[in-house]
Amino acid sequence: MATTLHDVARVAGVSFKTVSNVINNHPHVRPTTRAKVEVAIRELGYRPNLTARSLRSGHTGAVTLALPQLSLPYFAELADAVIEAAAKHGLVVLIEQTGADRDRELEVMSSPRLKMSDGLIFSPLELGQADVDLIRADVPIVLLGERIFDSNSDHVAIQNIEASRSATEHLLDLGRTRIAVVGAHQGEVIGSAGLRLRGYREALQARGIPYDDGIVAYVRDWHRSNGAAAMHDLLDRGATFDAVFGLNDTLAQGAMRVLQEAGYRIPDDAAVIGFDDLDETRYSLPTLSTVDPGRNEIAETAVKVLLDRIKNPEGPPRAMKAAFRVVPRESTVGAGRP
Amino acid sequence: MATTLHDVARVAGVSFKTVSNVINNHPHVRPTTRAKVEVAIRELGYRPNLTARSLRSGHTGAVTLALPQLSLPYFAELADAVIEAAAKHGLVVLIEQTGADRDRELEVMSSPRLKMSDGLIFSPLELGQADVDLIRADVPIVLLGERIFDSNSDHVAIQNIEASRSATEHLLDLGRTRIAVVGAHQGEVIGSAGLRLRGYREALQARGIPYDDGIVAYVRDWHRSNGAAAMHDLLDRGATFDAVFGLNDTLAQGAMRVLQEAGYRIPDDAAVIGFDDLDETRYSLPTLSTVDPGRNEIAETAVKVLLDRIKNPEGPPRAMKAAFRVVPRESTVGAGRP
DNA sequence: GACGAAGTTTACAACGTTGAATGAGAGTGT
DNA sequence: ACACTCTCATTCAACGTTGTAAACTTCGTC
Repeated sequence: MATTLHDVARVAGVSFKTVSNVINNHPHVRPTTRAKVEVAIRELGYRPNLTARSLRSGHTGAVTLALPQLSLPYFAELADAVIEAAAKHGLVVLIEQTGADRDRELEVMSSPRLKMSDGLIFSPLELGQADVDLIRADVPIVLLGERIFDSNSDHVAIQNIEASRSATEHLLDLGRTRIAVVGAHQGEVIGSAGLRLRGYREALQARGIPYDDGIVAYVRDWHRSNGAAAMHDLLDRGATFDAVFGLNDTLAQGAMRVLQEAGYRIPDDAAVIGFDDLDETRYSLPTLSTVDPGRNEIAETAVKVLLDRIKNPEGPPRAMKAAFRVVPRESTVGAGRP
Repeated sequence: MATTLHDVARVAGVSFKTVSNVINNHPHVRPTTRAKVEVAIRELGYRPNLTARSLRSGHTGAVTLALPQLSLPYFAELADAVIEAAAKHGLVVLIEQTGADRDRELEVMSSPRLKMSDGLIFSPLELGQADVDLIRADVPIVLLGERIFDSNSDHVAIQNIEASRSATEHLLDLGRTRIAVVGAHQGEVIGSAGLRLRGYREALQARGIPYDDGIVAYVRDWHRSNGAAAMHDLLDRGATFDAVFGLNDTLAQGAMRVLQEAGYRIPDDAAVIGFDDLDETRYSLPTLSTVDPGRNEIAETAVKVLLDRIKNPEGPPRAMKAAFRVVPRESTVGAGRP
C-alpha cells in the first residue's frame, strides 16, 4: 500500500539502502545519485515508516503526558505548554487521562501502551509519599507538581509553600488579617493542598497572626462547585473574614461567585486571591488576583529533563523548581490600579 | 535491555512462537505449557513491544487528534471526550495543536508523524471549502465541526444552524426582540460563525423581525477578550438591545462581564445566551444559558466512524450530525426558575 | 499395531528500517 | 605498475513481533 524504500529504490534504479542513506544525509552519496533519489522520492510521495524506524532505532519520538483530566483548565493549559515544549524538540505528545483515580495512575505506568513513547511526564494526584516505590516504569519518568515529596525520580516542582506564602503575604500587606482558606484537604501534608496551606500558615506565623481553623474550608475535589460549596459552608457557619485565599483559581472563582451572591463587594468586603494564573482569571468580574506557578517553565524543564534522562538513564534524580510570581488584579487591589 | 519473547521462551523452555501464541490466546496451546509460559512471563515481567507489533500488524492502536489549542476550553473539553471515547476502544490519543494556523493545519496532514497513528480526527479552523482538495493524508480522516462544508471525507458535524436558531428562538420566546450578536466573522459563510449567524437570521425571519447589522459585533478570534471588546464596541456605538447571543460561551462570558460593569442587570436588562455548554458556564454569575452541541456524542461518533473507515477504507464518505440541546440558565430565565 | 485426524509445537518469512561490514571504482604516491 | 587510500554503493543482519505452513505428538479407531 504505502510506498517504501524499496519502491523508491526501484524507481531510482539504486539499492534501497542508498535511498536510506540519502534520507539520513549520510556522507558519501554522489550528488547525481542523491538528485536521482530525491526525484523518485518526490514522484512517489514517499514518507518514511516511523514504526519501522522506531523498532530499529529503539525510540519513538513521542512522550506520554499523564494527567488527571483535560477538562480541568489547569491541566489543559499545562498540556498546551507541554505539547509546545515537546514540539520544539520534534516530539509528539500522547495524552493519558487518569481521572484522579489511583488505580488508573498506577496503570498508566505499567501499561504496555507507555512503550509507544520514549518517556512519561506524569502529574499524579492520588499517589503520595507511601507509593514512591510504585513510581516505576520501563521508560524514564519525570514527575510534575509536588505530590511526591521524596522519590528517586526526576521531578519538576511548583514551589507550593513559597508561592502560597507570597500570596498570603500579598493579602497581609493589604491590611487583611482574617484570611479564609478555600480548598484544604483534610489531614493532607504532602499534596498541593497541604503544602499551600502550610505556606499560608507560615505567612501568618511570621506576622504573629494566630491560625484559625474556623475560617478554613475543606473540600474533596478542586472543582468550581467545590469552591462554591465551601464558601456557602463558611457563610453558613457565620465565619468572619476580610480576605479569601482559594487554593486554586477554580476554587477561588466558585467562592467569589457565592460571595457576590451574598452581597459581598470584592475587594472591599473581602479580597480574593487564587492560584494557577489560568487564562480565564483575566476575564472574571472582578479580575482575579492569583499566583503564576511558572507553568511554561515547568513544561519546558520537564521536557528537557526527560530528554536528558533518556540520553543518560543513570545518574542521580534531579529535582527542579519553577519560578513563581504573584499576579495582583482587581479582586485584591481593586479596579483603580493597573 | 527489555525482555522479549525470546527471553521468555528460553526461561519457559519452549520456542518463542509458543510464547507468542500464549499471549495472543491462540487455540491449541496445552494448558500445562500455557501455565509454564505464564509463569515465565510473570517472572520476567515481560511486556510486548508495541512498536514491533505495530510494524508487523500494520496498525498502531493510536489516533491523532488535531485541534487549534488545548487552552481554549472548548477544545480541552472536546479532547477530554475524544480521549475517553478512544479509550473505550483501547485506543490511545496523540494530540497535535495547530494554533489556528493554516500552514500548521496543512502540515498536520502531511507530517510523517501522522503515521504513528491509525487515523486522524481533525478539527480545522482555518481550512475552508476552497481547501477541500487539500484534505488528504495517508491515514483515514474524520473531520469535526462544520468548517468544511462539502468534502469527501467523513464528517461529524455540529448542527450549527439549527442549534443557533433554537438558541435565538429561546430568547424570542422570552419576549426579547432586539438580540445583539457577539462574535460574527466578517464575510464568513461556511464556518461556525457564519452558520450560527445564519441560524440567528433564520429565527428572526421566521418571526418577521428585521435583521439589524447595527447590533451585530464582529471579531477576529473567539477568546474572552474578544467578547469583551465586542461588547464595549456595541455600547460605544450606542446600540440598544434586550438580549445578547454570544456565538460561543467564551465570547458570551466576556460580553457579560462588560455588560455588568456597565450596570446592566442580567437577565432583566439583557438576557445572555452562549454556545458550547462549557463546564464553567455552570458557575458564572449569573449562570450562563447556552447550547450543548452534543460534545460527547461528537467524540464517540468520530471515533466510531474513524474505526469503521480504518476497517473499510472504501465506501462513500459519511456525514453525521450530533443532537443539540438548549440549556436555559439564569442569564436568560433568571434565578427564580430551576 | 498401523493409520488418520485431530491437537500441539515449531521453523521460516515477513513488516520497513538502519548499522556494520563488504565490495567496486577512482585517485594518489612511490 | 603496484599498493594504498578514499569515495561511493551494496549486501547482510538485526530490531521484536505475527501469519503460514510444516512437523511433531497424541489419541481413538479399526
